[in-house]
Amino acid sequence: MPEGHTIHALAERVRRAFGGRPVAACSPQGRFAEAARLDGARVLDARAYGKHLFVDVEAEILHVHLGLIGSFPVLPLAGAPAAPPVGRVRLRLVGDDHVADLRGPLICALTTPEHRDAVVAALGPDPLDPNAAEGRGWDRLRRSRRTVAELLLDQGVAAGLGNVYRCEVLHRHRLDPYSPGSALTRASWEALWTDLVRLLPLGVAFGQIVTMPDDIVEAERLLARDAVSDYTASLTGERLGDYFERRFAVYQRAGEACPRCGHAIRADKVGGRTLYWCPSCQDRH
DNA sequence: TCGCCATGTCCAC
DNA sequence: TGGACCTGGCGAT
Repeated sequence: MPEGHTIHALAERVRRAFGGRPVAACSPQGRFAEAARLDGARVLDARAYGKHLFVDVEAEILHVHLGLIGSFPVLPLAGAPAAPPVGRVRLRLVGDDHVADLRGPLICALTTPEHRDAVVAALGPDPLDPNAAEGRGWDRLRRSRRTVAELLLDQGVAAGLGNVYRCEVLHRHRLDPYSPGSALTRASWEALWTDLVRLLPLGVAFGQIVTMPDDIVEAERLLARDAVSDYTASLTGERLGDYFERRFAVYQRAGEACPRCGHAIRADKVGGRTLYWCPSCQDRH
């Protein structure tokens, strides 16, 4: 599940569930002994940068990256004591009224302000950051002979993008995934960036990646009317039913018809990840 | 029940 | 560039 929208929503959830109050912390699985240093301390803040989550717990900084398979659902206790951890829980946080179980993370560590700054500094602009400097992404992209498909997964170009947004956004802009970054026009990059700034917040609000034109229109209509804040707040990060039917233009649709031109969608392995794209109508730079 | 795959990243060759 | 690592779900057996 975890592209940038997931982590930003998670940060918000952690702030709301635990912010300002002490938490009990432990590592049921036993692989994060430092959890003891968080136990009983107050959660001061939680922030997402791209796919990285940093939680300030008094003097400590907890650094979490979910990787490909990690999850960190934040669930209400609802009166009952926290159920015993099911599966391999690396870190459990228990507050007055919520419990959060971290499983399968790529990173779960205590860190220093200096290291956090270094991690953040290495990231490119984050479309979910209102102060993001998109020009930094462009500078990196335009100087590279690597393909646009590779570059969109480079967190130094745009922080928080993952494989779904990459495939979908390349298709939305009819971009040839195999053209080098250096061939992309400034106008193409700006249109791409503007689209990401539009799409990622929908992902945060609905807890799912929304890239189909009709769904985007409906999602924006609901957001403009502030009709989904309760829905957004109710999301826990657990697998639940989706607000919109889960569908994409190209992602995981190999062999099916491109919704724009009808040509069969292709799946290529690129750097270990599966690139889904339409070889017929994705021809621009 | 098994094996494969996944919205990620790093490291060794 | 291929494998390692982390976990869970699903389709094939």
